[in-house]
Amino acid sequence: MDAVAVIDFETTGLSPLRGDRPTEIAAVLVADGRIVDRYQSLMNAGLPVPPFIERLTGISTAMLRHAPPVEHVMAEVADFVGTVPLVAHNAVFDSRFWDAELSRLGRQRGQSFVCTMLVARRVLPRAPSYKLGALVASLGLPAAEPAHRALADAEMASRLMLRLERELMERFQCVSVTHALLARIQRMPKSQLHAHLVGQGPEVSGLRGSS
DNA sequence: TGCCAGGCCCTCTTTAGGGCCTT
Repeated sequence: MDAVAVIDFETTGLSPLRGDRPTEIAAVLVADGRIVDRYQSLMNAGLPVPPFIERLTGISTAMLRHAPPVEHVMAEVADFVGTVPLVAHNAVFDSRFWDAELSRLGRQRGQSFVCTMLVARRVLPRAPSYKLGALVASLGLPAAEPAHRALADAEMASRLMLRLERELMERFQCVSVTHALLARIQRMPKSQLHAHLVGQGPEVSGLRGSS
């Protein structure tokens, strides 16, 4: 697969529309089946960290006091990933924060997101859970520590993405796995993906039946 | 004080409701 950037936000809450802001971001560049570069930074948006979030992530208001401003970090990480396609676990969450923070900078995202959770739901339909940590554990992938910190979660999501890529190539006999193919799979009805497994259904670029 | 987002996906569905997943 061509290079992609797997990103993960820690934030003060669930919704930028309700005033929540990022507290930390990590971006992991993946190329040729391995991590080739990393970016990680705490960031200070001038908001206190709610107690629940501090317990979850270990990121406290005091830790953010001397962190660089959110505007500086977001500009830096946006330059770090450039135009490389983006990946995240439950990407609808990260894409909302990414777009909201770039908008504050007068910038706009030019690349698409792939969601490892949506792809996993299709490629691994019998997984007991689609939480990032649970998927990594059930697949026997090495966990990154500490969980619920941006870099560890981004690295685990990148390992999950590479495992999904392997599943598509080996079990689904996928000729080549591209970001564009993952973007199509994550929108594909589960029944359609299964149809390809038994050599039926319409043509999908990059996939061939395994009858 | 009580409540709070939103897209996806399943089902006892589709004129809906509720769980999952992210922090």
